[in-house]
Amino acid sequence: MSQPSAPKRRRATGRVTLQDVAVAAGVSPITASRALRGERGVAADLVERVQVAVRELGYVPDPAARALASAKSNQVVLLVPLLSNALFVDLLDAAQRTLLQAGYQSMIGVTHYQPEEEEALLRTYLMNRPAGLLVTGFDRTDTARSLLTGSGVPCVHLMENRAGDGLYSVGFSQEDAGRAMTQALMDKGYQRIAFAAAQLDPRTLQRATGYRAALGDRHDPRLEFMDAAPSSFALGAQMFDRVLADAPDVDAIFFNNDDLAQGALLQALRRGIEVPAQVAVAGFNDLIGGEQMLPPLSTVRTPRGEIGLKAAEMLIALMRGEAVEQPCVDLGFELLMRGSC
Amino acid sequence: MSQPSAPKRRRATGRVTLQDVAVAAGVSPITASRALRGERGVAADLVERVQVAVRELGYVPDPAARALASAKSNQVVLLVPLLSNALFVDLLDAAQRTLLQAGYQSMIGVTHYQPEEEEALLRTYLMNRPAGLLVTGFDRTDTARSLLTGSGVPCVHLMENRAGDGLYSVGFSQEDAGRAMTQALMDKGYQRIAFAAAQLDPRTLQRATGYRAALGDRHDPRLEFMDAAPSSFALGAQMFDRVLADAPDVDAIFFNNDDLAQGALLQALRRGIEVPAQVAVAGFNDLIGGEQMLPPLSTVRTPRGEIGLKAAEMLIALMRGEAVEQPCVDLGFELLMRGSC
DNA sequence: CTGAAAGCGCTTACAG
DNA sequence: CTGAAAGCGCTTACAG
Repeated sequence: MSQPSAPKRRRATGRVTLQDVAVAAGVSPITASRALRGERGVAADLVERVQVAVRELGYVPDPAARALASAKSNQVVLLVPLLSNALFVDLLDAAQRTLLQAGYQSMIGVTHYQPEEEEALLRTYLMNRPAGLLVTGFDRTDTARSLLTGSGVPCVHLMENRAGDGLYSVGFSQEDAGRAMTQALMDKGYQRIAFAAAQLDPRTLQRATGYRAALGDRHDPRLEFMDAAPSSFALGAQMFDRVLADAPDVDAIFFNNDDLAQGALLQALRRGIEVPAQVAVAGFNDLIGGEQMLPPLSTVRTPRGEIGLKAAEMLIALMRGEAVEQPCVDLGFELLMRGSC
Repeated sequence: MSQPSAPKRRRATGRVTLQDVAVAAGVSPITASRALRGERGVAADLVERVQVAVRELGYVPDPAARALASAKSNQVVLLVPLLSNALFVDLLDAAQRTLLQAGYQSMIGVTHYQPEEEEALLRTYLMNRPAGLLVTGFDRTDTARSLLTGSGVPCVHLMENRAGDGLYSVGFSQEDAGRAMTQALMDKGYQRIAFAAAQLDPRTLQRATGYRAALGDRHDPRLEFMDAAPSSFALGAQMFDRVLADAPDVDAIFFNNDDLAQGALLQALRRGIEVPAQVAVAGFNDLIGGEQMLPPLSTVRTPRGEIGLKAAEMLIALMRGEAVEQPCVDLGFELLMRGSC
């Protein structure tokens, strides 16, 4: 015997919809929707009934329908230069975790330090009408900048700070960090301090500015070794050789990233050059492995995990329309003086 | 003087819609939709007119509307255990790039090697009705497995191979790789070969199986050092000490990952233990930095970039409903014998 | 090869 | 505090 009466009408897709939940709970779909989203102003007993219906029916909201109706998705776009720099992995991990807990999904985009690539990614991802945006630094194409502002999507900048109208950022002063390490080397008595950098992204150049500022009159442009190639162990080894060849009188080398410095340390070992006795070495970022080196690498610890967390929190507040009292958060840095200088 | 006749009706959002494009091109919305998606069976001149209209109006399709109407998004979910292992970064980079070129966006999820976390991510991301899925390996909760199959979303498995009904995978034999490196060590005359592993994820255990198989009768369980802690330089150094302390007669140590092996090499340097004269060291994965070590690290090169690329291509074919003749692609591996053994 | 109709599943105003 | 109506922007059958 078949069902005596027609069961309540099902959608063609067979999906359990908000409509079904509403019917089961004995309320209108709008009330069900409001109850579901935790909108206040719904009677407690109705909320209860809706929640029960959701559980019984195994209802799962459809993000696409939600996005279409509300013109807003639950996705957040995270744009970083590289995944192969552990720095950004730590940043992403913290941000993604925080966002997920607040109910946001993250779309990770990798720009490979190419402004054009960032612009293209922005264009692509903005189509989704993301709820929020996390981008690295402030250097981008004008088009990218106007895409950002024109979209009206809340946006927090990572790694650097910049005050300005409607600008939100969580980071630290790359310049101060560059200056502080250079100063620390000077305080230890090093006289001929080289700066060796790869990639030459905006933040690296800011560190270079800090290096110069610390040296002041004693700055010697011949001690700056800038290589636009990507940072790596192998390049660090090469640059170490280059510095010693071109400026045999250096007594310290400040590398703009730990992988370079670690590569240099290995090269010193290979060549039998004593660190820090013959030449001191310092790095930047406190990446994994630095304290395992021989000697342990002195470096600047950068708070990328904290940046990811704090930036995500700030963005969540913005997405919820809450007030953000501190739009420009400086999380500082820390000098880690170990054995290499 | 105002416009003589009512301009064509605009949506409240002010958004340029497919409707607008259709009007401008003088076709129906359906035809515009078909032209846009490159569906064949649309007259060439109409396609042309639609494309012109799209360009002139600056039309951007709405993924949410598309997803709602078609019950399918253009997003692909990529699930990996960790971002801090460079292996997976290479994998993701290749896959993401390939997918993007084909018009798919990727949602990266990190499971931290926790099956429960993978299950939760799957549940969350499946709500989006992704077009495809890329997951790591075959070990997951039963629920996760049925979520996968129940969703009906095309799925390709990464890193391992398994034949089976409707199973797609791109990887290599972890067991064979473990066996091959062990055999290579035996061929070089090493007698007491230890296996030192961290994380103890499924693929690591498969390598252990290969290690045992290669040794056969000569396998000594006391030479297996398994530590469930995450892999790192520091742990590699610790394990190196532990192996030498517990089994002073070992003449070779096969680490399940390069970071462990690199940490061990640094520890050997620190302790003045000669590699490979006193003890040989081998790693796995050929991560960055291995060839910079002293001595350069012997390891197994794993084709993760190729896996990411090939898996993405396979998934793209599946998502397009094309036939995939080879559902189980073994990309092999390569022994890299450098100075450490 | 092209189109009119209906619908995807939700939320936004607007009422009451 | 609750709801009926309309609409978000697209695509899927179904015709012709």
